[in-house]
Amino acid sequence: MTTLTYSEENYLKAIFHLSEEGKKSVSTNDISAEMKNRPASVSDMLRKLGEKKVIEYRKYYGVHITEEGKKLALQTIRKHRLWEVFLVEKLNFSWDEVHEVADELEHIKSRLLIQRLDEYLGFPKFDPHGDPIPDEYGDIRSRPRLPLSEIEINGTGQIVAVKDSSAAFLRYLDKIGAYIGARIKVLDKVEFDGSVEILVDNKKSVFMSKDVVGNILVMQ
Amino acid sequence: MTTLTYSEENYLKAIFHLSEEGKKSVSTNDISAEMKNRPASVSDMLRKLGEKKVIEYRKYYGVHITEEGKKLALQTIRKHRLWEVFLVEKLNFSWDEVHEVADELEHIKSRLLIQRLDEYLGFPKFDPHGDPIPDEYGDIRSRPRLPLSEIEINGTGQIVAVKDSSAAFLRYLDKIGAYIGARIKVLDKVEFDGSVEILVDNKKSVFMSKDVVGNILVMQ
DNA sequence: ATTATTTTTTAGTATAGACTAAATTAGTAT
DNA sequence: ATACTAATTTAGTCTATACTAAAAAATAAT
Ligand SMILES: [Mn+2]
Ligand SMILES: [Mn+2]
Ligand SMILES: [Mn+2]
Ligand SMILES: [Mn+2]
Repeated sequence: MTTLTYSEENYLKAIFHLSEEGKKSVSTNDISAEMKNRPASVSDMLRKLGEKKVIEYRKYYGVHITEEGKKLALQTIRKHRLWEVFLVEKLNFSWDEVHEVADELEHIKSRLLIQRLDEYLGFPKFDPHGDPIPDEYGDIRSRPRLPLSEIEINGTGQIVAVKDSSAAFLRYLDKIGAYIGARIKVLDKVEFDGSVEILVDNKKSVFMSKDVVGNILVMQ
Repeated sequence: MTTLTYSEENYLKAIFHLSEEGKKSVSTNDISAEMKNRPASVSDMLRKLGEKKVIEYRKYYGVHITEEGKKLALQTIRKHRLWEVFLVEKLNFSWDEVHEVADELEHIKSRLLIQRLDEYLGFPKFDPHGDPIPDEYGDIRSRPRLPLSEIEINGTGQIVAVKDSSAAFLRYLDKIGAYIGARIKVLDKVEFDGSVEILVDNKKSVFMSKDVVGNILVMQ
């Protein structure tokens, strides 16, 4: 059984997330940017994660996460998201306050704790940001979703998740009433800068920048 | 504002607990035994804690915890005990399963988290082992209590806490029905080995060793 | 008052995880 | 094919926290 330190768990989680973003191999610089550590520190950690067989590491050619690594990363992600649900549902945190705390709680090592927490929360399938919660075997059932930016004029949909979980972005969404589950309709799109006019929840028309509509995920 | 690492918090908590056990100054060896680290490691840590002014450290003469140190230790203890209550009350842990997990959870750094947890649990005053929970200013109101070993023959009382929180001891207490709140009566005492016969909860007569009755705390 | 024992500290080493600066490799442009 | 640039790794340093072995101080025993 592979055991990882807090730091190794954080790196592996970052590598997993970067892997999900399409590209086959993840670069040292990508990880460096994500983790806010210098590339030299990343290289060192990659060597260690390679030795532990949670990634495949070929010097100078980036890394691939292994099946074992994926499983471990999903465990950490599961814990992170369950704790986020707990904080919001039980402790009345708002969705922009949970991230840092969950980033610490996700490392607590107790199988029983997570089983019981899951049960206590009613086996939630999604976290407060709409992200799917893997089961204890690492199985994850994500619903189909696409960026709001890709909806055509007059197209409609429902917000199911956010890509960016920063407090600033989430508070902005609160302000315009764009919560998870809200219905949206695209009223107009500006070719020039990618900005969009959206009808939120059938009551409010809001102009959103390209950046914003790229970070809102909807299902149709 | 003094910030401590996980390790420093653990040492300080140990020093605080050892200080409470009567003696004015705590020795390096005491701490070493409590923390299961070698004395040399303890010496090193004492120097650091001394520099941070959370203890008074005179080489070769043991340590005293300072007011600042006491406050910080009580914060950690508060978190530890609140998490224990959470685990037992909300996640259905039994009182012998909570200690290790709480020992990790106690280090999570979020003021809001602890305030909300406290509120969510209904501002509990005692943890599952009967130990008092300090408030957010470090004030702690302990109820008067004494070891069961000090009750005279025919004396009665009520179990309010346990000194030893090891799983083995707590499971033994479960077996004999000696939960927190149980009424007890001392039926007989054996001079020779300090063992005692106790009527538990008005229904069960149990023989307990000196060791056991020394670790059960009662109020009369 | 010496000597012996126990306790504690110091010195030196190890590992984890970060850093900077320098060297090396891969990829791109001429 | 060669030279330039960007990405990456290596080398060396630092801090935190542990360890063992040796030295030093305090305490106990004679
Ligand atoms: Mn984390
Ligand atoms: Mn989330
Ligand atoms: Mn702890
Ligand atoms: Mn307790």
